[in-house]
Amino acid sequence: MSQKAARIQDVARIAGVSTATVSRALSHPDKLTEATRDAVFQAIEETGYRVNRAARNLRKQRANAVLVLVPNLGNPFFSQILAGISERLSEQDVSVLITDSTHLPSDDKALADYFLDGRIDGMISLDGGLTRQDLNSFAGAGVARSIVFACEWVLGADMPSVRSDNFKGAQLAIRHLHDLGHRKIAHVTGPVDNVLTHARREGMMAERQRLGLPARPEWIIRGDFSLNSGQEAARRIFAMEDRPTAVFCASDEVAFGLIAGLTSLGLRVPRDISVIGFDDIELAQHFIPALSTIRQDRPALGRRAADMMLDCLKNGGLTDPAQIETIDVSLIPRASTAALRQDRA
Amino acid sequence: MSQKAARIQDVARIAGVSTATVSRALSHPDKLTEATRDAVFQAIEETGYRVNRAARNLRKQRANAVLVLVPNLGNPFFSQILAGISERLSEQDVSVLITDSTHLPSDDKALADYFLDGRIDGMISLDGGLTRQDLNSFAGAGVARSIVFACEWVLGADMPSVRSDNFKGAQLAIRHLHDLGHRKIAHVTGPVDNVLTHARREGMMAERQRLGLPARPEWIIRGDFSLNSGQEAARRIFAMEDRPTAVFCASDEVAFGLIAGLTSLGLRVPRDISVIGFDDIELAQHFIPALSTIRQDRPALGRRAADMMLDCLKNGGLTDPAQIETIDVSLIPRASTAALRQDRA
DNA sequence: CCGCGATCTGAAAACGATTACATGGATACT
DNA sequence: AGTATCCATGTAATCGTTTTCAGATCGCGG
Repeated sequence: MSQKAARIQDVARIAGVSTATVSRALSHPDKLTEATRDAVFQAIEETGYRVNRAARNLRKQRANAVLVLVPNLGNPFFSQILAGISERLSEQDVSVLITDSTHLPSDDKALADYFLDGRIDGMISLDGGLTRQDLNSFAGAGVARSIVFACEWVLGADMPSVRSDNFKGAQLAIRHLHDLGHRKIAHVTGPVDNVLTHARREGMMAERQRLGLPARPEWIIRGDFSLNSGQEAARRIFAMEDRPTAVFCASDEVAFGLIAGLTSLGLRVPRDISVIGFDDIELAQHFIPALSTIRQDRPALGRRAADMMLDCLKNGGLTDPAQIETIDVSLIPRASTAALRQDRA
Repeated sequence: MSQKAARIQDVARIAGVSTATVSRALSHPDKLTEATRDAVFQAIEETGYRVNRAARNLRKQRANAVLVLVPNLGNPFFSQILAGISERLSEQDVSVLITDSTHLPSDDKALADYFLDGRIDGMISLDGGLTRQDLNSFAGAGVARSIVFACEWVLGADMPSVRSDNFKGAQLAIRHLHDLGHRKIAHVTGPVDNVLTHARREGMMAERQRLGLPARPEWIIRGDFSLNSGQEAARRIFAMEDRPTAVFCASDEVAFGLIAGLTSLGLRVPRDISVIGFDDIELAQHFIPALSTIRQDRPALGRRAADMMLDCLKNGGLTDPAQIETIDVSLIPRASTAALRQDRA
């Protein structure tokens, strides 16, 4: 198989037409006579011709590729969103590039370069931690209108995004605990500067206020979405004088860590403390106890972001630069939350 | 910013040299006088010039990109390998494309097309489920020498791969259980046609035989690496007359499912049954009980595969087409395995 | 039988880089 | 001094498409 790949010229020669016609057969089949079209397709079949992407990209000044920026590829949470994105984009024959922002050289140009050197025509960012400076460098490159955020977003930047209804999710969680009789409810947050942390805390606050629940500053415990921060929170809670009877965690992983921590300290979930998470990762239903949580439909989120990006590619830029799509969330009550025991009220 | 991006010509004009010189300044800086080199770099700075990838790819007949084929992007297991791959390749300025083989059109040409249309120069497959037909289509495209398998591999195909030492891992697991006094040891396998399933079972069999452990056919339970299959296995084991005292699971997820299942049936782990997994995914240490398991260094595996691919790109094909690299594994004893209680021996 | 749209097709100019080859100047050697 | 050598640079062909523009063909009415 040292034979060179067939070029459009070869196809043209065999089909007895010009290269222009072959090109048209591929991109505007309706503009050709049936006879010529057939001849071309047969020649393509015969030669095993595939259009050369580099040549097409060069000529059309477009890569037909999208970059997905993931904060941490090693974190399973993102893979499901990625799966949704990949599914949609592959369908439309758009290539999916990925890069992990943790290993990105701190030189912020690296990202804009993907655009500038023509490797991609759009970016979907799962990373809301992009700095103002990063965004400026995109604006400078004239590509700010080709970026969509998924899951996370950047505060104050007018950029389109798809996100779960974090506010509502937090409300649902609090309401659920309230319905079970809990009044003293703690919250383990995500990282302080994260937009999701913020949105979920706001939702919690709003619902707490609406229901007239007591609030103590120490019941808001700073975490970072990780298992470890859940363990740490367990120690903090255990040591409290006025111990909460239920905890709303900003992520399922935190909830797992929290439950593990509480258990090893001798408290039992949900008997002594109810715990509810956020995300509904696959393991939630298999954990012991099965974790009550707020489900985010991550593949749908990814698909929706991909759709937005496809629109963007078609129109050469976002139609509505500040579009925000919200994906609904739902409460999944399981075994980690239970009615408050009377003697502890 | 409607100004057109600078081309190599613009740089050349400003620096007062030819385009050839600019190109050389970028790819063979040592071949130029310091003076001209400086002039060129200054002009590049001034114009914000970035080389156009499509043009370069077209001319050089190479994409500087690698496709990573993932069996199921939604499965967190793969994301860590992907992270390792991405880290290494990004370092070397090689683009990483991904695709999910589950959503791939059954038409096997789709994959070979990535090569044929020049989008990629190599592929790293995490999917050992590629059929002989798929592989033939690669051979037909003349790109069989540009494929590296990571984690999984294809039996009987002479293709390079990086894999964990699955055989040894299984041995370690059995030995660990044996050391704790267990003799009646069951195994929940992966999917029947999976190479990992096979390798791990062989390792288990070998060690079992070496130690002279009893074997009963019903103690080999077919699973599929999933949580659900673990739950199912729990039911099977619970119903056995001659119940094993320890179970080696082909994956951590299976182990989680198994433990959840056993627990809900009233058996306690490790008191009644010891359970050991395989993988050491992040959650293993936070599960209750913390899961004893065999650790695979997945990022290292990914990095190693990436290195192999980089070699391949440099030399225009694999040096040793049947190279197999093995990544070491280790036993991580935790709380899910315990010494056999005397009364159950 | 001619002219006039309406269609279909072809010729050729891009797209923006890389690189084989040519050139010219400086250096070294006899 | 003359020539061989070498090095830095420039010239121009080339990679494989797409697309504009113009030419060819056809049908049809006058």
